[in-house]
Amino acid sequence: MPELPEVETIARGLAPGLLGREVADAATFCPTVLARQPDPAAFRRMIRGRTITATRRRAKLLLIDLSPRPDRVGDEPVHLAIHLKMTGRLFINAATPDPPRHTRLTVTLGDGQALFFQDARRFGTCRLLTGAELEAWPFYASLGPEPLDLDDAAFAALLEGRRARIKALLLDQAKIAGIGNIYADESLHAAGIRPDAPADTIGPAKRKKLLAAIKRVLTEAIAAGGSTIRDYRTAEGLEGAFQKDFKVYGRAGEPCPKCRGRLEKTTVAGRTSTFCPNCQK
DNA sequence: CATGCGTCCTGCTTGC
DNA sequence: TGCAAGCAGGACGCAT
Repeated sequence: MPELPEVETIARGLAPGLLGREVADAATFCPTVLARQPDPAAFRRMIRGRTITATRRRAKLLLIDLSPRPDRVGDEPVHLAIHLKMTGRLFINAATPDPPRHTRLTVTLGDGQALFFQDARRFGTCRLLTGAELEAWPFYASLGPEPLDLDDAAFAALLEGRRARIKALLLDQAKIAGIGNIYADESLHAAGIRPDAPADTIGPAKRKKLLAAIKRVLTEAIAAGGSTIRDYRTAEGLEGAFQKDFKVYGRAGEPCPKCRGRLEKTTVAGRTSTFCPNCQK
């Protein structure tokens, strides 16, 4: 379940193996991995011969920027936008015609290596888009601000007049982009706010505390290389370490690390939510 | 308009 | 021990 810190870690980890490399070829092994993109043959034609110029992240979306094709006058740069959803993994390894289980896409590089996209659950998607197409993609266009760039005034405006439960709002990518179930639960616990609290009932002090908690949790998780529950690995194939620092996620029934009260499990916005009824009000 | 819930998909975990 | 049901969850489509 790669969220912002995991995707950021992967984007950084891919850079050394991808930047400046030319794309020799691409192959798909799953009919749905390209979403509503052109057919696999068109995808190959569109990506071959380009040079990778950047690996970056927007919300939970991994973006690989590619140069124009040098043999085509006036060709535009494109972006490979990869959403890992729950079980997607990206790594670089020696190119092979017979890739490992659950490989959905390979992008072969000029140096004999290849980018592998593995996704057991097949929820993940890859799109190859021009700049204009990326901006026009409704999901991309609707993404809210990056939490690490958010200031208190903008966060206040986000919560103002909203009766939605705070956790539903934190998970809504159009309101604030990049937070998923893990970091929503961890941030709300750190700020002492119940996940089912209506957003507009949170006062200024708690609101500031929540934004600071979100930034701190995300920053610490990036520093730890993300959180590995089951599937997530860094681009180097390593597990993250932040799961060791979870205070509430996946710990229902255990004592709260703050007050020793019993952590409880409930459902908010259709997702399992763990919180401490004693120190989250 | 805003919110909520079922759907997609597969593998691991739980319970009988 | 074995098998089926349950659960996980990001984004989306549809319902309320």
